Amino acid sequence: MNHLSTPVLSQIPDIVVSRLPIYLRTLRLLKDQGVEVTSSQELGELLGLSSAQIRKDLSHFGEFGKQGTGYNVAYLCNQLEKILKVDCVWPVILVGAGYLGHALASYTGFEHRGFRIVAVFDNDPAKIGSTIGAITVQAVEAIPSAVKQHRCQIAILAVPASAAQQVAEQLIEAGIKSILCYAPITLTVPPHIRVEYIDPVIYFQHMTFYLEKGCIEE
Amino acid sequence: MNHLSTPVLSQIPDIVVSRLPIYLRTLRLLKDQGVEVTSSQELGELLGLSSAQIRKDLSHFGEFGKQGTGYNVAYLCNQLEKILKVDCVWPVILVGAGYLGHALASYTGFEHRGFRIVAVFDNDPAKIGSTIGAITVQAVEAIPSAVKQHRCQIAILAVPASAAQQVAEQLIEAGIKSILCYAPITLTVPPHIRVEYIDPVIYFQHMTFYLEKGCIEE
DNA sequence: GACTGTTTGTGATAAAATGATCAAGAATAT
DNA sequence: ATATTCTTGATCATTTTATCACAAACAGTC
Repeated sequence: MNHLSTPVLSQIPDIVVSRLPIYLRTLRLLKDQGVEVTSSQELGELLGLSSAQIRKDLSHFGEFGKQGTGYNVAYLCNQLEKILKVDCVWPVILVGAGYLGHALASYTGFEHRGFRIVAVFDNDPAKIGSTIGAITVQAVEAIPSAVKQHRCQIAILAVPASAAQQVAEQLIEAGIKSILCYAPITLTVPPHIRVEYIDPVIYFQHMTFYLEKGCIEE
Repeated sequence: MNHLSTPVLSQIPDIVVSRLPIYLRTLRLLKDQGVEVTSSQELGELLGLSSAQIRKDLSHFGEFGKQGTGYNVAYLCNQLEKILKVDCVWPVILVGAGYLGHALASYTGFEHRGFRIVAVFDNDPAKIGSTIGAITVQAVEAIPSAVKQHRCQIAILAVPASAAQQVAEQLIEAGIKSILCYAPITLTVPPHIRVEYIDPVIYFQHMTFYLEKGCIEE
């Protein structure tokens, strides 16, 4: 029995990884403002986190700071981009050309943060062939070839909840590895597929727990 | 020194509260499918969580199940809706009438889960006066009166990052208590204001950490 | 009614995350 | 030069969170 047969993919706690994009986003903002050096304390104040947490998170990946001075903003940005593998542009496909799909396909903020929507799909004949910006909406049957052509690993799922599970299975079958799901359901997927969810109602319901009840009716 | 001077708002861990909306969403789905009874194990399998975690989470709020049988789906839905205070409809205002704002204002899935967008605002004169469904876009100056009129505590922020902080301050000034922020920045707000963030790029960058690097270009 | 199958709710335990502390390095002031 | 002030990265302590394991409760069956 070879205890190294499965390479240890990452001992980094997922919760640490989940904070890195937040750090990067704020560092890019500082960089754009012309800030050259920052500290864990300044970052912590901007993000509502403790300085110790930020230092500890970063220490999983190396030593990026200098005692007495802090962190060079541009350098730390670069390092985080490498760690997160966003020092390049990832192709993303989008399924669902409704209002939400349009909003996502038209959003110009993806590219400079490492992502580009390269194809859009829908199953509505009325939408197939129409264009969103420079992209032509294709039939969902064209997903597998597009995934292969662009070597795409990431998909956005912006279809109604009733169709989401089925489309997710098509995506996985086509070779997609990670799905960002806007449908308000929990997908059932194989363990090697990563799914992240965006459902605004989940956030609303989290908020209302802490609010004084104040409703319109019923 | 009166140890009860500040009423203990909630000893419930926030991480427990954050899972309740997920439970509710899945229970509603089961209910719609005609399922009358479920178990912590079934729920756990649907959600990718352990049955013990679900039982323990629920136990913070009462005893909702029956040994040997499990949980009555309709009853547990009802209880969770009460706990989360979504056994009614909350008014929500939306700032930002771009593509995203349109998608949100047109989305029909809010109402039956406890939320209704009652007003939309933008600062673009070209958009003010236009309508989205039954709602007329108003100038941001009208926010305070709308918040008062609807007794609104929740706002969606769907404006560009460059405007988000300033608009957030206007919302708080107007009496908004919780903000769902779609702008890719971290807002600076007083401690009694709750902000939740939705930035798809954060999820993408979380995904790419675990993917094999595969990019279009530098 | 006794027996078998489940499934809950919970105290005990283990694991994980966070926070506090501090030596050492670096910049600045004296 | 020397002292002072910062700030990092590591270690240790504390708190929080998740898991385990099981008695008690219930439904169904013989």
